[in-house]
Amino acid sequence: MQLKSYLTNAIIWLKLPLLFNYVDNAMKNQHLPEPVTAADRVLLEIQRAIVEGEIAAGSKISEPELAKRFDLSRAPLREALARLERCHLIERTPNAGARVVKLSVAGLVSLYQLRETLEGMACRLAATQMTDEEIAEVQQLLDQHLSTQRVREGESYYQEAGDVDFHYRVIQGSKNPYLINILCDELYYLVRMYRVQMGMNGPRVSRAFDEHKAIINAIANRDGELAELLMRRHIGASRINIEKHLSIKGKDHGTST
Amino acid sequence: MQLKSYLTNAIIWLKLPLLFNYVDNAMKNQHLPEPVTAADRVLLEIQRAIVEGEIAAGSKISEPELAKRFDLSRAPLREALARLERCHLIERTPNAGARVVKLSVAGLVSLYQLRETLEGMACRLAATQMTDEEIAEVQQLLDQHLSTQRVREGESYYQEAGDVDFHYRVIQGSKNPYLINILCDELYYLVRMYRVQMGMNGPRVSRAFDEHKAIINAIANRDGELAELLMRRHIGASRINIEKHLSIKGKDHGTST
DNA sequence: AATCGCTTGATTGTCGACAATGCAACTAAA
DNA sequence: TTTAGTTGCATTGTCGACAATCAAGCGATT
Repeated sequence: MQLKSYLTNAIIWLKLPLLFNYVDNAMKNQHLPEPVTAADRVLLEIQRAIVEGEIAAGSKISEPELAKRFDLSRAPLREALARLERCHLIERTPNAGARVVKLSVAGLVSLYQLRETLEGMACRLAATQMTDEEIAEVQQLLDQHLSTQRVREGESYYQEAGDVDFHYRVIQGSKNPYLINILCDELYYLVRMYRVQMGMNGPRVSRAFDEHKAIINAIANRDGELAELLMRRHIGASRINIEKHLSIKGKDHGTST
Repeated sequence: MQLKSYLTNAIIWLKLPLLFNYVDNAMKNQHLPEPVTAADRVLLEIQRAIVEGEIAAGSKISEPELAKRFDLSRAPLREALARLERCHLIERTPNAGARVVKLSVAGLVSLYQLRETLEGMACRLAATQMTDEEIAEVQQLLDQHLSTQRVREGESYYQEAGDVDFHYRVIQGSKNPYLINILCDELYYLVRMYRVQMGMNGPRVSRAFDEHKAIINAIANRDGELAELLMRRHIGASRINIEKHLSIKGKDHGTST
């Protein structure tokens, strides 16, 4: 059991350079001034471990075990667990402990329903709230992502980073702090968990770029309604894509329901 | 200072019977199986204190002081603070402590923008997801609320309780766990804080009942689009109502910005 | 043989004390 | 008088140990 864990570790570490690149990117751009306290650091570690599947979905979380593993007390660890619960990566029941969330078709549908609505709203607001500079920056970023993606075909992490970055910018552009908090802090880690564990990299890459460009163009034209519609469609397509993979993999090793 | 606190306490205690009624009602109907651990209990206490204004908006939270006041250690208190941050009642900065959130026009607008979108979505989903029994129950509840409200004119807590109850039922009717979590656990305490501290009880009471009835009727007719539209309008009207009070009170004792 | 109750083990919840960090007042120099 | 530096204090972050609660295994009883 411990041995198996080490094996999983080894596999994960091979992926780490790419991961770090992604995390660095995220940290640089996004509002993560965090790694100042020990709880913050271990939070990032465990978040990554859960999203990557290093800590299996549905498995029980043992506080003493994790404390030993990261070599710190249970106090900051519990702080980290509280935040993990906040972004729906674990579920706690009083006096019974915490479990990593299970992936399911129903959960995916619920999550993406919400994303459609919320990111649609973000687009609508962004169309009136973003400055011309911010919009130009996003357009420039899209081209940049496209070129790096062409250089490194098949590197799904780059696509992932680019996609997250685009959505992040638009959400920030809404200038609504509560909306930003929900999407960037509470929902996105779970979204990434579905995408990473379902191995998303497929043929949607180039299509996604086109859709991104159409959305930012609508925002640039200050057409909020169109931007909202396009974003909802974009996320809907993404959901169907993942749903296909999930229903297949679900039959393989019972991660569904 | 301590004396003033006692005075405030005395005033608050006078309101408590009504409060308990409200809380009981909420606990009975809503998913609050909580008060099992000490942290849960103190969480409810502090939540109430903040929403009621017993702990002033914008004031600093001292962990040792609160620990002494509620006669428990800092460990469960920090757990409670973590959850308070989750529902946006306090804001924490690392190594600097927590402050109670400030009420502002900008914050109100952002919050109600989000409510419009999310509760609109809830209505749309509820129109297809609620069972006939659930719908009938809500309709029955509305009449019940109306009669108790007529008996006790001016008792704002009853109106508050009835309003919260109605919205709660519709949100639950969406059957989307993430949506339910955001609205009922993360946003509603802040919404109540705005309403309570702005002293909302005015002439909107009877109009609100009519609007509620129209919404549930649309849901009963399985007309999701109409239900969504009516709910958005309903919340928008409520926002304007509070906004008026807030801008007035804001000028009086500077709670704005 | 099956079920109920008890006991044991482990896990979570809570506590008090220590360490580290940040804030503020005070001093001294320009 | 103002500003920079320093010192002291208060608050937060972290730690290890204890208490309460839950789960499971064993034994006794019907």
